[in-house]
Parts: sequence; structure tokens; C-alpha cells
Amino acid sequence: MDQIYKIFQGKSIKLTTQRKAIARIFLGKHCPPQDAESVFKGLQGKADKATVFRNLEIFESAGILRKVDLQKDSVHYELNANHHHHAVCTSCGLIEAVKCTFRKLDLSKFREIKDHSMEFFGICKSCAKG
Amino acid sequence: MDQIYKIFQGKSIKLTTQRKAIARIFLGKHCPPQDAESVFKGLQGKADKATVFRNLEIFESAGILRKVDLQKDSVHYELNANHHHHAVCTSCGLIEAVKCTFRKLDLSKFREIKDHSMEFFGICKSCAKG
DNA sequence: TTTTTTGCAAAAGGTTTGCAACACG
DNA sequence: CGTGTTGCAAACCTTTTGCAAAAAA
Repeated sequence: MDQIYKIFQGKSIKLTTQRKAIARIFLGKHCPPQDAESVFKGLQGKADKATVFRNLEIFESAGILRKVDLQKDSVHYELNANHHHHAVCTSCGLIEAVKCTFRKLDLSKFREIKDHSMEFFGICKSCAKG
Repeated sequence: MDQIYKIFQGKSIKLTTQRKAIARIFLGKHCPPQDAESVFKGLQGKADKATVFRNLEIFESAGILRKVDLQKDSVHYELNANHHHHAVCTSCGLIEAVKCTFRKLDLSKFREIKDHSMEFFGICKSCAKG
């Protein structure tokens, strides 16, 4: 809980019960990327779905969450800490965190890169056996 | 045009006028990733939007096109050749092609990686000046 | 001629928005 | 108490789907 208060500190985001509940979901151990639907379900009625959408975006703007694209139908978010990437099993949906760095970029038209995505898609060992 | 026939060869995809028109769009020089809407507009009535959606998916399955995620609202596609990535200006939408390789992966739960995404988001020089 | 593909229109699914009631600070 | 936030319902937008007519092989 302490963690939650720290997260909101100095961000001019009012500490509502709904926001605390949403934050608590992402603070769970090894919480995989979540979409609005899964957060909403996890809240079990503690917030409206529109509120979830609104706050996921607000949390992202505040730097608390980070968008992750897993090539699924909906946008996923995860805590914006411990920078890492993902490998996604296209058969069962399993997600493995990946540490991976890329070689330096050579961009002629850009001044500044602020973010990047890097996700991998394949078949996990378990599905390969089946 | 020759190019188009080659593309469809041995893929058991019937060569309709709509498909030729869609393919022709992607074969234009330096064609940036396109979404269904922009392809549809480019066709100027030569195909229905549902047909565009259906064929973008068919072309992807056939390995002709490749999905690209630019963190926009719609799915983008580009020719599945000359493997590269993208830098996207979050201000004006400019897209620069990027050659970039990553260091080897260390995945414990995966048997095989078939695909990956890697896109960069930032501000282009032109927008930085403005 | 047989099978696939197309166009149209309707539906689906995720996400956004307007607005009055409500709650944080 | 005032302003930001919520819930609800409706709207939005991209994408998908059913089906009869049209076109490819």
C-alpha cells in the first residue's frame, strides 16, 4: 500500500478508491501486461469500465504504466519499471519477459527517440510438445 | 505489373482486379506502412472496404504483407521484404525506416521465435524545430 | 460449371465521450 | 466548498461476418 502512495506522489492525480484498486492490480508479483478488460474483471465491480480506460491512460501519461503491444485485439499495459520486453506464444498466449538490448540506431530524420517497442512472437515449449 | 503476377504465383490466390489494385499500392516506391483505410482511399472505389480488410489478411497469411504496429488506432501492413523496422514521429506521424539488429535472446520457455516487432517512437527534427 | 470472391449492410468488439451525481483535498 | 472523478449510457471507429450476386479458373 505504501508503494501505491509513493506512485501517486507529486503527480497531481487524486487518490480515489478506484485508482488505488487499479494500481494494486499492477503491483501484484510478476503481473503480466493487462488490458482494460482484464483489469476491469480483476476489480470485481470496484470501478466502471470507462473509469478503467480513463485511468489506464492517465497512469500512462504520468509514467506509472507503459503501453505494450502484444498483437492482440486490445491495448495492454504494464508497470513502467524494470524495462524489458516480451515473448508471446501465439498458440496459448504465454508471456515471457525478455531482457534484450539492440545495437545503436542510425536515424537521419529524428531528433530524439523517447520510447520503443520490441516483442517476440513464437511457440512456447509446452505448445510445441502438444 | 509483372511483379504482381510473380507475387501471386503458386499461392492459390485468385488474381482478381481488386487484388491487383491492392498489390499495386504496396508496390509503389518507398510505400510506408498502410492501414485498411488508407489502402481503401488509395483504391478510389476499386474495391469495397470489407474486401480490403479480407485481402490484407489473406496477403499476410500468404507472406506477401507483414503487420506493423505503429501504436496507432489501426493495424498497418507493409511488403514483407527487406526486413526493417520503423521510427515514428509521435507529433506528425512521419515514418523513417530503420535497420537495426538486436543481440541474441535468452528464452527459457520458448521453442521457436517466428517473428518480432521493434518500432521506435520520438520526435522528428522537423517537429523539434517548430 | 464449380468454387472463390465481392459488395452491401448489419453486427461485433474495443474504446471514447457527454453529463449529472459524487468525492477528494 | 470547488474542482476533478465516477458511473451510466450512448456514440464511435475499426474490423468482422452473413449472404446473394458476380467473377475467376
